[in-house]
Amino acid sequence: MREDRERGSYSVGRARRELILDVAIANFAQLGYSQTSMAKIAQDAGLTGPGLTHHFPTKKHLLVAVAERRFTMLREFAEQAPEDTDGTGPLRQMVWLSELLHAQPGMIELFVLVTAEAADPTSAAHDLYLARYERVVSELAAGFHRAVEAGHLRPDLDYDGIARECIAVADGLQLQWVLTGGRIDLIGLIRNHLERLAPAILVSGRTVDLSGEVSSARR
Amino acid sequence: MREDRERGSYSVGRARRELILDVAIANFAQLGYSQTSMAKIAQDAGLTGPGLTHHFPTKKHLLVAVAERRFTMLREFAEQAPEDTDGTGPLRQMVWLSELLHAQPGMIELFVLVTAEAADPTSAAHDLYLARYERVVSELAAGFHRAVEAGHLRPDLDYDGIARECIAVADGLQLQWVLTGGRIDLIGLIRNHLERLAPAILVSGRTVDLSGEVSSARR
DNA sequence: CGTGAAAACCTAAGATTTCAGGTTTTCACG
DNA sequence: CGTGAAAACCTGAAATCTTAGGTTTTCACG
Repeated sequence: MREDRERGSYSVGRARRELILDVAIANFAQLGYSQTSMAKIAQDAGLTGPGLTHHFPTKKHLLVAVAERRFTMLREFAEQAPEDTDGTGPLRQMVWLSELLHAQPGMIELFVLVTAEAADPTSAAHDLYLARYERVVSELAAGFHRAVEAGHLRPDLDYDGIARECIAVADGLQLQWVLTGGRIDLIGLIRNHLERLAPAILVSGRTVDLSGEVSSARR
Repeated sequence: MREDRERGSYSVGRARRELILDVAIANFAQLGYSQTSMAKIAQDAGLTGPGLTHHFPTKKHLLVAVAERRFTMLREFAEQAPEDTDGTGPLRQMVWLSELLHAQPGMIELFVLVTAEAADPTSAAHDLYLARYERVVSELAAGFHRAVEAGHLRPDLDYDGIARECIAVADGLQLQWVLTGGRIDLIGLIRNHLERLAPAILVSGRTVDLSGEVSSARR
């Protein structure tokens, strides 16, 4: 007779999960993922090991949740990005985002780990991560298409593929950045890629300055 | 002098390690890395769990060793690549290698895992993997420099950075290829990147056909 | 306010990786 | 051939992640 009320969680639990994520982020940052034990996180969050697994069934789930939160932060930052005044914004926005990532070391290492986790198709993170990835690709591609309609970019190109290439460059260089301990010029290399990409996709006569303002061809 | 006997190991041990790697590769391919237990591998290789750890101290060490073997195979294949007749070979060779990777699914997933492992600076795999990475970068860059001296490529560019970009594209797209379950045209996208890259680095008047033979500008 | 179903959390225990010894096997050298 | 030092391998157990099940707490609803 009782209606199936669907209560997802209690406020106590929600608060606890937030606390757990805080604690986990701190521990991962200090000791690294594999060196941090579930028991330690649980203790710091004021509960037992299995108590922790009630909220995050496995250590990998916790890792993904931490990355989720980071990713959300990143998105919120991204929405404050400089406005796209002329349709060539996607390129400059990428530079802007890479600078943001660069300012938060440890974050990249985290993403490398979840990426490896998500690469397993049976993983719980796989679907979520894939969806997120495809969304970024399509949003970037949509930005390119707007630029096409604004007359800035050539209309005869595969912008979905180009978006994938841009993201691949960012990911791949971030990896090298982690491996080399930050010894490569991540932002500079991303910028170089985009500066080589630009003439190939811009309609003839237009240029884009990725380090500052956008300009049309002088006349 | 005695034969090719490594110091610090007996023939029994060497044979056993080879067997372990065979067994591990088979198991990883079938069940995935995390779903495969050390005990299972040990049993298949005819010894106990701790017996296995004598040869490979941790599961990650085993993972890295498996990747090592794969990597060596890849290199041997790469050395059979089509000859670089005119200095623009590095680009075509990249396409060739990507096709090879494409033909061996499961391999990419393996590399994603070791990459994540190597991203940890305290990992035993880190130094080894970094060295290998830098070597690939410098070899690719060396190929570009030869092409410069042959008069095919412009001399005023940062070919070390360009090499890193090429490798980043390959890595990043491979990642997307794994995530999407092979639903993207990996080889096509790599080819597109190189075809856009080519006009930016070739001396004016030259072209390169990445799907076939190289040609000079018509005159 | 009670009430009860779901969430939150715990104790106990299974499973797996890894370590700490000791024992057996290999094989270069006298 | 022995022989002994190092490698190969094992038994036992610690540390950790995870599951199974039961107990307490929350809180929408009558």
